[in-house]
Amino acid sequence: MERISLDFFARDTLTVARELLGMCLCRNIDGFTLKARITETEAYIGRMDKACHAYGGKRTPRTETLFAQAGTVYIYLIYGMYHCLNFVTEQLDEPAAVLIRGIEPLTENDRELFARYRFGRSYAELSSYQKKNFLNGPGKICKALSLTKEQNGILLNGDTLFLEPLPQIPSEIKVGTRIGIDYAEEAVNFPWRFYI
DNA sequence: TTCAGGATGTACT
DNA sequence: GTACATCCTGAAC
Repeated sequence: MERISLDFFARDTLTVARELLGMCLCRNIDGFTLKARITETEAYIGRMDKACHAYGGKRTPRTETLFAQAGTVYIYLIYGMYHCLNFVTEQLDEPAAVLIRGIEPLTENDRELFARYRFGRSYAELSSYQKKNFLNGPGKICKALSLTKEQNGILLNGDTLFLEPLPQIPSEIKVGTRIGIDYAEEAVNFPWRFYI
């Protein structure tokens, strides 16, 4: 299967956020390749977005990754215990990224592996609540993919984490406002959340 | 099914 | 010291 190249990310962030929907996210670890379809994304664009960590071009040790080349992985710790996975977009030195908020396993085998990494148990042993809310949040995704800030700064053209196209294009893309950014004033209402 | 509250560590003021 | 691109639990309905 062909891989998505870094060029894909060196474009308008909203376009990338939309086109990521339905793509296959692949993670190599422990001799396995975990695969999942991307179902929910959010765009963060530093130039005009108060919800973005690098709003107004703010450079700090943490936000430095957002200024890196397109296709760089940006992972940060949130609320002291969860990690969030982002893909850097736009040109070098233009701070912007797409947050991955939702995925779903491609196969039953993937589903089983995700359950192991996230809960340390088999999928069949999960509660109905856990099954219903399996991978619908950024913190859950990083746990299930065994990603931490150790992977911050890696590129999506390597073997650790990469993307593959899927044969079918999503039939309907829904749009909404982003989650968990109530502090961001006017940016609260930007329709920069995409899901299928 | 919804809701409030707490866990937890780091970046930044 | 404060805030945070979250998630889980337990109680009330």
